[in-house]
Amino acid sequence: MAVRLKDIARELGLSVVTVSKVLRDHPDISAETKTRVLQRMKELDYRPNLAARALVTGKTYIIGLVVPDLVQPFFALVASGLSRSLRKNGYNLVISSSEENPEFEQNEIDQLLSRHVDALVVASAQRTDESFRRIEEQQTPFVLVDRRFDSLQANFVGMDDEVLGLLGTGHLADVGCRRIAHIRGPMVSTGIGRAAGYRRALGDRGLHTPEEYLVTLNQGEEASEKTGYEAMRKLLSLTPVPDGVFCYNDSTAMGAMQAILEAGLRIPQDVSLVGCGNPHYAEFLKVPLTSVDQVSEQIGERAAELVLSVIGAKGLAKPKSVLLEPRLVVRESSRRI
Amino acid sequence: MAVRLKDIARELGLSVVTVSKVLRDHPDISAETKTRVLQRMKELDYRPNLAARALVTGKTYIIGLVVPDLVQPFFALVASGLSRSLRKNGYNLVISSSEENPEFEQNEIDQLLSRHVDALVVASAQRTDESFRRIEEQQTPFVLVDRRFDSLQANFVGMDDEVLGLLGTGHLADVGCRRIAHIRGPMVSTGIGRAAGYRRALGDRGLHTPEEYLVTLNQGEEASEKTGYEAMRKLLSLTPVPDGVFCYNDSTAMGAMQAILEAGLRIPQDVSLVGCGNPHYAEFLKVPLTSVDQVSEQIGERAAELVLSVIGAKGLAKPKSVLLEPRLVVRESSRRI
DNA sequence: TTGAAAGCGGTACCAA
DNA sequence: TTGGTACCGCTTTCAA
Repeated sequence: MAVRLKDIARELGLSVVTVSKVLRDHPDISAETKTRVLQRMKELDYRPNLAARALVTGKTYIIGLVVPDLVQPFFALVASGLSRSLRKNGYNLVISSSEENPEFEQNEIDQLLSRHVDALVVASAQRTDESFRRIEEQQTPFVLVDRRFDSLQANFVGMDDEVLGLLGTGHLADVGCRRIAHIRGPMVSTGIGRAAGYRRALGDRGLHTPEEYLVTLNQGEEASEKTGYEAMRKLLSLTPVPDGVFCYNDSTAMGAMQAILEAGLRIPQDVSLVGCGNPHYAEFLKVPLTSVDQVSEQIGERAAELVLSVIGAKGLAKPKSVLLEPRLVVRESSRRI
Repeated sequence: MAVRLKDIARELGLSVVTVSKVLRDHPDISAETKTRVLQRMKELDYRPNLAARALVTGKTYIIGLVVPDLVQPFFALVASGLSRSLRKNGYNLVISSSEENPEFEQNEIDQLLSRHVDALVVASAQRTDESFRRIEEQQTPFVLVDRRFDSLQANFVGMDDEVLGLLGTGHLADVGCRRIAHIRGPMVSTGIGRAAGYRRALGDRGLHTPEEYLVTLNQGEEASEKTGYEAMRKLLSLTPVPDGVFCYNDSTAMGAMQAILEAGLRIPQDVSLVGCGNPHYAEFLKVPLTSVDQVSEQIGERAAELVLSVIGAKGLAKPKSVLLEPRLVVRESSRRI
């Protein structure tokens, strides 16, 4: 079947050790032996068995990534950025999806730990930090992305979600909205932080809105086009109707957009809309969507950097938090003037 | 560090072999020993070292996936479907992106072979089947998805792209378009097949169109919003202007849509538009986009089935081709009546 | 500069 | 039902 070091060694009348040294470019090998071995390796299309190597070195050169949903552009971009950066350093990425289900996530993490991945990168759907405490015990380094836990000092790459909520909501206020609503996300740090930012932006400006302007997802629901649509329908049934809506993400914003237009209202004149994420198709939507850019790909790249530095540092370094700057991209959905 | 079989064995005064047997639910173990071992494993949060197991069994329980671009909804869905189905069977997925670059793809494949993945799933950006002939020599089973090679008998899951082109173009003709253009894709089977379908649909109906109605991407360009936009600009400069455009994928269609609207023309009255892929956001676009659905997630699921059956069959079975049925989803961009 | 021996954490095989 | 031994493919250590 596959060619092994042993095969090459036998053919060339060398020992396995010598061939192994050539493979790893070990210094004390004669130039001649080296070229002979390398040539034969090339001829035979030799590939070292990484599982065997991992067993002895303890390094698998695999990084595990767990995201809630690979189909969302945000997570796809994070995965891409991460994958590209890690590949340059010889690492491969095992990607798993938790489907926003804490139990699935736990299974995936267990599976990855079983693979002895060199590190984990997780955008967690968990409500508590419990599983990460377990990972800590296993000594496997990990980096949280996008979502974090207040109660857990850990490596993190993402944004300050309160700033993000502040930015989106503040923008709506700045363009003249006075009755600003928020379709909030799940009870993870992003959902909580953005809602807090929303509240603070209103508070800072002395804008008082009824409690019903903050629409919460039903238990177990995802922040999707469908739930955004439904949430917006609720908002449209209120009196007075909000004149601006800050949405947890772009999917909910798209659903909201649909509901607003169906109701015969105009965007942005009657209701202005802001999403979060800023997908590449934002400007091709029915009403080009203003969105808070989350520099998704960069999150992946920075996570890769952090992962590599953590793996490199033998001892356990102090957890590092990398906060990237959100950037508002204004489009028609909030261009009131 | 990590708990090993040996540790548990020593603690319980058993041999490693016995503990290993419990782990794999081997029949001839006394109930008592079994519970004792299982309990201790749970307590210690024991996880078998899959690299070690792989070394002796020759099975890594890893499947490699290589796609041109994980951010495209089509490939993200394929990856999701594949991942979900494989996970149920205890497999993990290593996902790599080739960025539509044949050379990168080759590197990724080499890397994955080095990991001794149990099988490969590839949506290839290659122009020739050469690398797959090399994989065949390595005895690693593989399944092509989306794109294939005429010259290579191989496992494949995807669609008959000529039918797909026929469907999209035929639909435009059916709604009354007479001057139908095509923005074609790259020189891989999907691009070639869809263009062939386009030609055949026109031929079948005796519709003759100038050669310039078939717009080709420049060398090395990707089928993106940008190139779709540029291609459409070219088409708009022709006399007469086409009254229907069948696009290679949804990204090019979105770019084309932008160009048409900017030119002050109406969709679908002046120019009708059909894309391929049918992303979830199709109905939220400026003009809801008619698109040929590629049942992306199903492609992933079927690929998983095929992979599992190929791995299961010890001998090398005859390559199997699974062709899924494209389905036209009509929306406003082609609703002429 | 080269290689013999030991071992990484499991599993397979066969004997006790 | 249990366990001793060999071994998977590679690296590490140390001696020749």
